[in-house]
Amino acid sequence: MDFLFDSNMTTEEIAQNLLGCLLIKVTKEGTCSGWIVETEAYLGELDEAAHSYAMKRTPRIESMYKEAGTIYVYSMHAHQLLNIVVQESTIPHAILIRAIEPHTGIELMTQRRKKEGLLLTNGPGKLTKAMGIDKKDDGTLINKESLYLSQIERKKPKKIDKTARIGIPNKGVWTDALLRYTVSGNPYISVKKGKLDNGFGWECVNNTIMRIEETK
DNA sequence: ACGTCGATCTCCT
DNA sequence: GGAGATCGACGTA
Repeated sequence: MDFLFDSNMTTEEIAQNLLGCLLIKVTKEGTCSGWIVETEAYLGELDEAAHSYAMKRTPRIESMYKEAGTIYVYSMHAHQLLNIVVQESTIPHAILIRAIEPHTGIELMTQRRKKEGLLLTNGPGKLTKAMGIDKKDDGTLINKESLYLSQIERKKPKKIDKTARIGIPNKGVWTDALLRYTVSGNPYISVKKGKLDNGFGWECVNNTIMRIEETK
């Protein structure tokens, strides 16, 4: 967790550092986990695409004005989206977790999603449904309740791609800003371009049998 | 009280 | 690749 509280790191650096961290959710149905493969940075006060743009403050976005490590979950189009607040409470920056590569609890995720393979977690609304993350997690602290981030079992991306964020039209320079970070070649990335990597884009693939299931 | 609008997903062609 | 689903939060009245 210290990486989130390192005040020397920018939000962009933290967003890249989260790639390869293991995200874990514990529920009474069981535990699910997966490696983060896609993140987006939202830079509060200056960023027109952020909910907290111009320090706007409403009950929905209160969590963005809490300490680093606070979970911010909000709903849109009947989906839940997971963010992690990463700076002190006066700086409303958050990182959207957009995709994970499943690790454990795959059977439970399959039940919840009623889908298989890449479709389990290759999108921000999909991964929250698969892992059982919802509004009850909003405002809670990471590693304190039922949602955890582990660096112990982490993987390291061979290469990180930087692209424009998804679904941000008409926001001037913020539409094109390279604030989306993906593990290059990982098949669970939500909007893919470029070719897939046989090792899922990780540096060391130890004993893990990789199989890319084509779906579309 | 009501109209608008998404940091999306699914199904269909 | 595109339309429709869908729903809560927010702004305006």
